[in-house]
Amino acid sequence: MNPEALVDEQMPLISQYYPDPDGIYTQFVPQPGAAKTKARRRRRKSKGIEGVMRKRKLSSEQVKMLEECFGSEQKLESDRKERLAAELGLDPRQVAVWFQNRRARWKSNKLHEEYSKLKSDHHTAVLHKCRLETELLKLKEQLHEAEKEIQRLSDGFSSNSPCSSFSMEVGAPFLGEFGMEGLENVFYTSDQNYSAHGMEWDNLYYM
Amino acid sequence: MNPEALVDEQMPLISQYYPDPDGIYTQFVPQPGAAKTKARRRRRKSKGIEGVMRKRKLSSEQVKMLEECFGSEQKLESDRKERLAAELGLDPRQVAVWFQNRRARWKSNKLHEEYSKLKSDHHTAVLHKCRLETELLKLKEQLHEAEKEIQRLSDGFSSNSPCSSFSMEVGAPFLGEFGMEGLENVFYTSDQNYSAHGMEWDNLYYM
DNA sequence: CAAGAGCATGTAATTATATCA
DNA sequence: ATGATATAATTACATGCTCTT
Repeated sequence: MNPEALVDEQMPLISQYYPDPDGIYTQFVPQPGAAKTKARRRRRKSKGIEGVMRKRKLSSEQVKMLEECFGSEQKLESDRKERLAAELGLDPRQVAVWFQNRRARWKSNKLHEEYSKLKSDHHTAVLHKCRLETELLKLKEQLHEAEKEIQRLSDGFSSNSPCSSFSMEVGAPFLGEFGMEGLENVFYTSDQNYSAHGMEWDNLYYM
Repeated sequence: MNPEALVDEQMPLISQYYPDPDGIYTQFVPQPGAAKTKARRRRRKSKGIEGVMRKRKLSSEQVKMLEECFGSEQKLESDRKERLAAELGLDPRQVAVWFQNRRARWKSNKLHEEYSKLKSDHHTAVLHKCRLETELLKLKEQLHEAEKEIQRLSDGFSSNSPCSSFSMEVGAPFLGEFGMEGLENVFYTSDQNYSAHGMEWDNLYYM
């Protein structure tokens, strides 16, 4: 099934390394968000498990460019890839990888976004449902009162007034079908996604 | 702010590479899901952009072990880390990294899960809301009929019957407050998170 | 306060498959 | 069948925060 040896030359003979157009390694990224950074000791050698120190982090220039491109088109044709790579002094492969990762990130962000949206929609819906339940109860009570009133009024006099047509028309069936059914679920559903999930991830995103 | 040079030794002098306890490279992973895999050509040299070859997959044995540990406890104390690392023939650092990545993955999965759950809850709630709206309409109609009936009945006779106490008690205010308000939102909310995501993602990132 | 350990998060890069021209 | 690109999952690294000693 797999005749090919996967490794036919073993370890790196470091060939090339890139110019550092932007002080990638020495470049600090003072995030505007953190005010109390104390910028303490930095790791000094950070050689990885393989004993190699690798280049990481694209420069902010590069990222900006890439983001722009990504904004206009998530996909990446060879053309653009080559062009971009040349323009940014990157390996085309890196550009491809960047786009792939960016798409993944995009999906993840979208999920978070959609989740919050859905959550708030749900909350709204549940609140609304509660109000409806309440209103429904009131209405039922009103109706009951009205029926009693009708009963009272018609009892006092002739007994075969159009009253009968009323209670046949819109009476019991509906009430029977739904009854109080709603109320049992109101709080159940409203609690469900609100205070429940005891874990963390619920408030970790805000974009 | 950053007196320290981050790089004090530059490129890889490949030092160590790992024993291959499990035929990592030759090991095929016949995923139970994919039936029509054709397993074509394999990468042969895979040296990275920097000319370094790295990142071997952990063997399935190792992963299995790690998963077990993770299952019993997501966090990882030095003890366990060292022990595990020794047991699996891995660098303790790798074990730590694995756990970090695993926790991240766990959160991501959790989010997916919660999202589906919430979505179906929302769907249910919206359906319920629809039914309530419908029932409400019916009830209002009934009530209206009843009131007409009462009107009719009381018109024919004395004009100051207890009827007044009824309409004061549970009459207009509630109906006025809610009215038809509900129906406008029912379908709106249900559509919202379904087909939308247009093309805004370019500005939702980069915080 | 400072040095360290562990963790969360973001990001780069690799591996494994799938799909398509 | 080949090669390029895509997605998903992984492995690893960088950085900042928090808590402990």
